[in-house]
Amino acid sequence: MAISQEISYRLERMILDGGLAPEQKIPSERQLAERLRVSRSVIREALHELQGRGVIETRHGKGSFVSTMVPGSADLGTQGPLMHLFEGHPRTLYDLLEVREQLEGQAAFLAAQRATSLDRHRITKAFRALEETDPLSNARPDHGFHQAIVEASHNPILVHVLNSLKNMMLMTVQASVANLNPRAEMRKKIVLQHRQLYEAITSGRPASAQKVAMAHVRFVSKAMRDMEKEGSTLIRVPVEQMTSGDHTDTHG
Amino acid sequence: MAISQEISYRLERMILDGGLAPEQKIPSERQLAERLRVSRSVIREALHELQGRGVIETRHGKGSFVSTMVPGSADLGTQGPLMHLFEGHPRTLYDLLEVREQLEGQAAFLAAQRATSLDRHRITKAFRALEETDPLSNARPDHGFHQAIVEASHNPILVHVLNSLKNMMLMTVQASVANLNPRAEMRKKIVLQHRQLYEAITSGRPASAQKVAMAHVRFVSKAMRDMEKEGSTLIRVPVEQMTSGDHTDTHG
DNA sequence: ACAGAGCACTGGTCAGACCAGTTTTTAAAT
DNA sequence: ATTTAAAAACTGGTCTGACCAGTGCTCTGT
Repeated sequence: MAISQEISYRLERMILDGGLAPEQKIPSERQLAERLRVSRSVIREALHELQGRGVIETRHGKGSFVSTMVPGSADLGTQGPLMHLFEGHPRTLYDLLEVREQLEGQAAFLAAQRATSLDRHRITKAFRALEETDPLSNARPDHGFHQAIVEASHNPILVHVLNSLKNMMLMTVQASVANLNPRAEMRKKIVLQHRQLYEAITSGRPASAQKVAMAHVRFVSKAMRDMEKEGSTLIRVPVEQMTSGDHTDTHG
Repeated sequence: MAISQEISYRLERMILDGGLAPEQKIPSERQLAERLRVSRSVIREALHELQGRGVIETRHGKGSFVSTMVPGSADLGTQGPLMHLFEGHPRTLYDLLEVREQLEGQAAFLAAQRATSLDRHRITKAFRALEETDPLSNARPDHGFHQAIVEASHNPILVHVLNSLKNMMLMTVQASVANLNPRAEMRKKIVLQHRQLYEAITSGRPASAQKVAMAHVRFVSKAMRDMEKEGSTLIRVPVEQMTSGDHTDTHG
């Protein structure tokens, strides 16, 4: 294989495997050439390859930077010509939730139907973590719980699409429990919904699980609508948190 | 903009706009450099960019060739790190259809609920075209009908996701009516399903529309399963037909 | 007719120069 | 000392011309 390709793969791994974060600057071409003991040409060719894949962006006189859109997690959602939809259209968020409602429902349905004992164990673990965590801290446990359910559906396409949708959501606003939990009654309801969902799935009641999951998303969506009506500002999410969902092939 | 990028775009257009077909050889780097009056460096950089995008493949000592898999229409579904799921896993096709069943159902539901008179007109037009077309020709009318319905949902996210899924499907197999129609009884059922779907939507019965749409996808999926069981080979789709679904923002 | 050497392609890499934006540093002017 | 403008030191972009490394053709000697 050509050196330029080896280097492009090497750089891509370095970027994706956590070394470099989005918007971060990559060493200059001359530096890379010297460090990797190759001519500047092959560095430039490798970088152009990454550019073609959308991994980096290059600005004349400034340098090369990791794209905010990191493929691997992204591909379907967070990049590309669709993103323009969001600019100035908060309504899109609810379109997003509308689709999510359907798919989370399906995921719950399939999970209740297909979950193996290992899946059940994972879901249980995530659920326990969810109950024992201070809700005011962050949204991670909530995320883990839903993720475990989705993966238990054993449908990689579904996993992938939902990950994309979630990333798209995170891209616009921090719309998770972090915003909702502070309100006591609301938190109570959400906890109840989670418990119902958990029980429906672990006891193998697909229809019930689907119903609960859909109701949950609809509830969250409505809550966000209400908050927005009251004038509460939805907090923008920091970029680092977007690099989460990469478990597309966990079940592969 | 850099010359190398202009050239990469130029070459990509030449390739996609019909000039060059898959597996066809591209002029040598030295030839391109001479013809386009630039140095070989920029040609090489442009080619590496196309390589990164998956438009071409390069073989040492032989030359550069147009990839059989052409993106451009692709951007989100058909390319990228998800595609590895398909290699050797026809099962993924049914995962795909499983998700589609859900989303087509939702699209039909929302279309029945939200379709404007213009939407209804479009759907009607597409439906007429569908009925009057020789089913053995190609799958375009069928595609148009479903597309019109999806767009009538007035949910751009839904439109986008379904387009991606459809592209991913086309990427693996020609799984449309082209394969199914030749069988008389099957075609009859499909026509009936289409009519039911059409009537449910235009007469504003969301629940019914959803049910019919989901049954339709499930039917197609099952038909494909049966065909596969019988040993019928699913025909690979020619690349040109993949450049269809780009109507993401028709309603924008 | 055949085998093999040579040649004429192809892409891959290298070196060094220069151009063109960007940022930092430096030096001059206030 | 502060401000401002020139200059230097970065960044990526392009060019040139050379050489290496695979591939395939052609021509030659047997």
